[in-house]
Amino acid sequence: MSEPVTTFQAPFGTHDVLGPQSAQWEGLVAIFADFAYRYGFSLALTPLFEEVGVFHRGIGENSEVAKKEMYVFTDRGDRVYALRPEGTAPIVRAYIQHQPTTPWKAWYVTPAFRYERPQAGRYRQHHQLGVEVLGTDDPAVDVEVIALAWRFYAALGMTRVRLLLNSMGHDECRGAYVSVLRDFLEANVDQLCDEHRLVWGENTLRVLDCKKEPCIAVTSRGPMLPDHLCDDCREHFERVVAGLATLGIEAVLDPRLVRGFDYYTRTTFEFVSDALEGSQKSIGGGGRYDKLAEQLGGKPTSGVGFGSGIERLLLAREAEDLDSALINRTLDLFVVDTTGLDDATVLVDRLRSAGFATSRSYDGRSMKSQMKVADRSGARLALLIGPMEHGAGQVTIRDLRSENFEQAQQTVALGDVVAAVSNLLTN
RNA sequence: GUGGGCGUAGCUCAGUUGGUUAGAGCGCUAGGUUGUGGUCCUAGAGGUCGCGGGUUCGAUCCCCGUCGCUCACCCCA
Repeated sequence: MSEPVTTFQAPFGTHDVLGPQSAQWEGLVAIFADFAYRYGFSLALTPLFEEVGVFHRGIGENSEVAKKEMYVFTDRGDRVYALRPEGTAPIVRAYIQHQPTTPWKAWYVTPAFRYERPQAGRYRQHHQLGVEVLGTDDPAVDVEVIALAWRFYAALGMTRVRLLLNSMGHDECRGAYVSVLRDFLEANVDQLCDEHRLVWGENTLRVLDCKKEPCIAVTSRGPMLPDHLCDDCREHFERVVAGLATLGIEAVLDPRLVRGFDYYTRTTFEFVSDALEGSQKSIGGGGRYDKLAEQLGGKPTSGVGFGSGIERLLLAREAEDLDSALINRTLDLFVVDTTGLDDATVLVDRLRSAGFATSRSYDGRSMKSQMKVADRSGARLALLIGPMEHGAGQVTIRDLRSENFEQAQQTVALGDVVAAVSNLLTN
């Protein structure tokens, strides 16, 4: 008697991406890689896990993510690591470690791990692509980073994307604002929503982000951060706003925009898709983080970047009924061989070397069954080798996508196959 | 962390007010057409009805538990 064999499935909150959906991922990443290249970024690959301090000191001890959403583990050497919950802190860690010449412009595509309850558009492992620029606080860079994202979304065909823009100021002007806001909230505490009436003091800025009526009513007549920026921060923000306007990029100034990580200074922004609902709406975001390098033990270094969720982007495209393929992964050729000899092996090798996407059947099945597989493969042409072709040194080429399949085939000499199929495929 | 919903074939789902061998469509395999796919016809394979316990003469169905999935809130991508 044997135990029943247990089966496995992907861990809770994770998902497998298989064909044909995986082709959309391939296309999305390829398009983004091309954008990053055109904007002067180079790919940065950093480990999936880092010492936990990289994230604690980076994204802030008080953020939801750092407090209770990280996958933390201890390795056999008693080192405490965390699976990356986001992409920016590791890039800054790598910057500090390697001191590349500035401005350093890096792009990435990576999984991100957060221990949350999964739901539509939210996973314990999701995937992000993004860029970071280290070593300059020129507002032109803020504009460039936002422009890259904006143009990228447009290239994906998305039309219902809005850009929300705000400035958090630097430490001092934000600190001054927070105490003004704190005084204001304290004076109106009994009018806040049930939750924030109790916790408004813990993370004061979060109250601005509250979606409930009572809080909105209170904060909408309270002080707003952009009105409390110092001269330098205000000028920086104005130049970002002006730069975007010059490029024709429509930004919605949103003084309530408060992002989830503590490292942001000055420019913060978020992209929302109005094709999506609720918490899934946010398809990307980012901002400036001029203090982060110091917090991670490096020299003071300005930085700005953005990240976007791949799953959310594909959801948003779907919600906008954008069904176009982001990359062509259609097979050109399918070789059918009923001789059971090596003809197919030799032929597919030659066709692939000649640049054609080529598949074939295996297991020596019947002509009928091999043709069925050829059809399902999506290939445009089938190349048939039977005893007749084998003996005559020929190949029969059949057009699988032709309407009048009676006349859709021809037989050519083995030596003419490459020329013949390339002729047929370009028509 | 909080609160809903759902687990029957590979997929999408019927079903039994508790009763013998549990169904359909699609998909898959083979045949009709012994060298030809996409239409059509026929046949076949495939299920511990999530798992465990309880009630019962009898449970896929009722009850309890458990696991899994899913959706929403919170927060985020």
